[in-house]
Amino acid sequence: MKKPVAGSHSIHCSECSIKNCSVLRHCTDECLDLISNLKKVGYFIAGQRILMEGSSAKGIYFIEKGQVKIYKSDSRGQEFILRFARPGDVIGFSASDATNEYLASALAIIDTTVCFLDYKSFMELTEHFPELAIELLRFYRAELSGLEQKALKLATMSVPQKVADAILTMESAFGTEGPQKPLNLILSRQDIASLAGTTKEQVSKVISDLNAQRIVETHGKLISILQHEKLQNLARI
Amino acid sequence: MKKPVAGSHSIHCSECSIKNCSVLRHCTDECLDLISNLKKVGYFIAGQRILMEGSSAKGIYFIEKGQVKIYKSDSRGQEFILRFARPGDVIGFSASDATNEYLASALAIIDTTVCFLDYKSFMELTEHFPELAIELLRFYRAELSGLEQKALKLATMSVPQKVADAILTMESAFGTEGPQKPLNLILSRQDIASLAGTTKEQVSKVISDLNAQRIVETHGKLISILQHEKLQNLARI
DNA sequence: CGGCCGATTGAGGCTTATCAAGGCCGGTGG
DNA sequence: CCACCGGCCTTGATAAGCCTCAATCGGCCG
Repeated sequence: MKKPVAGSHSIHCSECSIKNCSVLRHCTDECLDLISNLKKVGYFIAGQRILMEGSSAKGIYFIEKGQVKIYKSDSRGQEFILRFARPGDVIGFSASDATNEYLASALAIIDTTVCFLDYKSFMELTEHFPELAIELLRFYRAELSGLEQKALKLATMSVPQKVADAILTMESAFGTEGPQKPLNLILSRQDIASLAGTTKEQVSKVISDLNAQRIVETHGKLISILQHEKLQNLARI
Repeated sequence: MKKPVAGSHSIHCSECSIKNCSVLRHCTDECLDLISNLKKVGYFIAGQRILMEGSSAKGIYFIEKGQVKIYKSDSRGQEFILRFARPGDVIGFSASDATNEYLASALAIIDTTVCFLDYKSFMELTEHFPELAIELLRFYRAELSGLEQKALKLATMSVPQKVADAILTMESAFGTEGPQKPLNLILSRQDIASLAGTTKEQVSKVISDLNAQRIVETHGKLISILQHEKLQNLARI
């Protein structure tokens, strides 16, 4: 992990914009104070890998700022995007009990700031603050539900449906500046394909088609959803 | 849920064969005692549904005996098997925070005995016994890892690979009586297809092929793995 | 013995991946 | 400032893979 760069500084957790996030929202001031002393801040530039499948798992990361994709790769290097992480999300918990290795990789899509907390510290904290464990449980449950839904979609949807769904996923992960405005997430066609579970050419064709129907509009890699409901209908299973 | 049938009786948890299961293994005697008083035993015959996607979530179930499939259905009734649950496993935790509805269905494959514990009781227990929450966290993490792997496979494997993988999944879930003996799990071709993410005809064709190569051997719905390593190689991604 | 349900097998057609060619930037260097 | 270059996107042709449909087979139960 990169060290904090010159000129930047680590703020106290109680000042942090993500202290109301899923996992930390019920933390007492005392708990936040402890975390604040234990955490290490890290900066990753766009394209840099934050953690890697198969490497030894050291702790968890809170995303403070930025955009992160979490993905797995098969032996041919083909990658598959499992989900995105945004400010307030936690990554680094998909580690195996047995081998203590990360089971997925994470990469910064844009410049990203994270707070790192090693497992040992975190586990000690949960002993004193059980609400942390409960919140983490909730977080896991949400991840699990999302992934179950995704598996169902992968198994039953056609390619156009999967692409439509991928665009909606991109929207719900990072949103837009307003209705019919471009998504706040810029991905290559290959990345959209890895998210949808198809190929970049198919993505291109489906998006061209959606464009012709004025359901979405593209300018280069920017995608705007013009007819939200129609897109949702396409992705309905 | 069915009431305990005449002649059967609810044993104390400390006598139960699954008290060393994933979630309960670190419970103190005191904790087990409390659970024992709160639990309700339920019996489900083969083919009976234990819980249903979309219905209101009331609590969790420990599988004491039997075989359970956990699945989701799309709007056309097409189902997709997410995983199996065996004695010692916990089901009923895939519930939404927002709507408090189960997000997947569970069905008894063979006659199955479960212990039911309502959420409220369970949550109160976790307050007094934080180790319960930690174990549950572990359990979730394992489920999540498994599902991530499954999603990757769905997205990248060919049909023959997915079928080979489905057979291996069946084996690791319920095992066999010994090498080259039939799997302890009997599914229809349609169910295997729902597990692999393909159609029953494709499953039939792939299994015929594996049979011809003497990698597996079938007698009706019984499947025996003759050449384990070859099967694993087929399913390698 | 007949009927029924699931498994098997084959044919056909559709969907999707692959391959290849061409176009559109954005960056670089003259 | 312009020309070139490389990467990514687009588009079309082709072929492979997969699903669907339909016919047949086989076992099980009444």
